[in-house]
Amino acid sequence: MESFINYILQFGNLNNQQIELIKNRGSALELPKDEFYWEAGKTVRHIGFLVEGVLRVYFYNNKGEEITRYFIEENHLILSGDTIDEVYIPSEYISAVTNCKLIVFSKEDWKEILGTVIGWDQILQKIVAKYHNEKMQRRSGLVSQDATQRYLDFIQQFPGLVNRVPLNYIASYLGITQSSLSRIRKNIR
Amino acid sequence: MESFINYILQFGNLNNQQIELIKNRGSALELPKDEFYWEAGKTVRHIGFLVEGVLRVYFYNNKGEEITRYFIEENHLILSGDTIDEVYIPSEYISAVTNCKLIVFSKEDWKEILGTVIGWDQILQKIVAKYHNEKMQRRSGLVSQDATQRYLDFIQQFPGLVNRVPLNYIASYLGITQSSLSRIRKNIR
DNA sequence: TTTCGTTTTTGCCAAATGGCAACTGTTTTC
DNA sequence: GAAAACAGTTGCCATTTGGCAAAAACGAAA
Repeated sequence: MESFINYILQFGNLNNQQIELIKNRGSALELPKDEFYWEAGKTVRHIGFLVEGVLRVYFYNNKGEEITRYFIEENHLILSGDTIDEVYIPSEYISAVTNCKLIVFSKEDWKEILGTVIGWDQILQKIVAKYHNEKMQRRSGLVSQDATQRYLDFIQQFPGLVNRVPLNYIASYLGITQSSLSRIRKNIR
Repeated sequence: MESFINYILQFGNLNNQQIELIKNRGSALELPKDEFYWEAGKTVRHIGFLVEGVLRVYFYNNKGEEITRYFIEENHLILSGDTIDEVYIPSEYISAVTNCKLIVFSKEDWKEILGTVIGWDQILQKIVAKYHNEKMQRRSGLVSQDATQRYLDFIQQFPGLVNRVPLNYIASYLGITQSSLSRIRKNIR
């Protein structure tokens, strides 16, 4: 829980009372490897913060292939398309690449925090803006370079992931096949 | 100006008084073809809404090539990384693909609207969430498909752009060379 | 240690894309 | 209307990546 508070404090100030309120609302959740955090089409009823482990956001393209949109590392909020509305139905899947530990808030509690903690929505807005921009930048980089460079960028951007995430997931994130990625790694050595 | 109000009303309700306030703050801006709306590294002091024309958001990769991150069509807000802070310094360029007409708000006026119009920030948050998700989805699609399919998707997603945007811009958006795109178009015919 | 299942590497060849330069066609300018 | 500038197409060939299947490496469980 400390890690969540520290995360939030990077984006704005809170007093002790506010921190207590937030602490009281969050509850721990363990998500074993390969289990879903979200499934496309199924209503999401909570907001989560990843404390430990790696999550993977993915969807299926029109050929039925599983495409990894991005990874979520520890100490990051899991942002839904809409953090306000009670009902959010994602069009993508999120599942655990490794065993994960999360802190989750029900939508009701989250709304209460929103209504009680002044400035909370601005903190959120900052977080959303920051991560969306980061994701966009990374994605843009993926399109404008050859596969080797994309992989090099990946290990630089996510040094903590390379050894924890199976090759086929990384390959689908980079937009290449697993065998191509394997060959690329061979050449790099 | 009507188009901006209509755009906003899609995301939330406003009363006449609020609408008037907003109308009074916005001012028209004409941006001729090829001129910058933003330049990387230069402070941005206003928020803009594109009424007519096409804008292009791009950056330079490490080989010095110009990469188009996305296009902005008419009737869309131009979202900066942070719509609140006074000072925003973009890391990318935005320039006019065609002659453009915009409505712009100074950061000060924008902040005033934010402080006066209740629910304005929620409207904004919805807009931001919607477009960021759209952009992410499009970008993800670009990585997971071959070039022909990417181009077909592009003309489906942006039917209004194909004939107004030079080929090399589209090619760089799709992550291929201009000659490849030209060949792809030949095959499609 | 052995076995089983999963992940990663590799070989072979086909297909897609890049790089470069020349050519064609279109618009702009004088 | 000729010249110049720009945008788009094409040819040629090298390089990259994909597809498929088999082999190798690795890890977990018996």
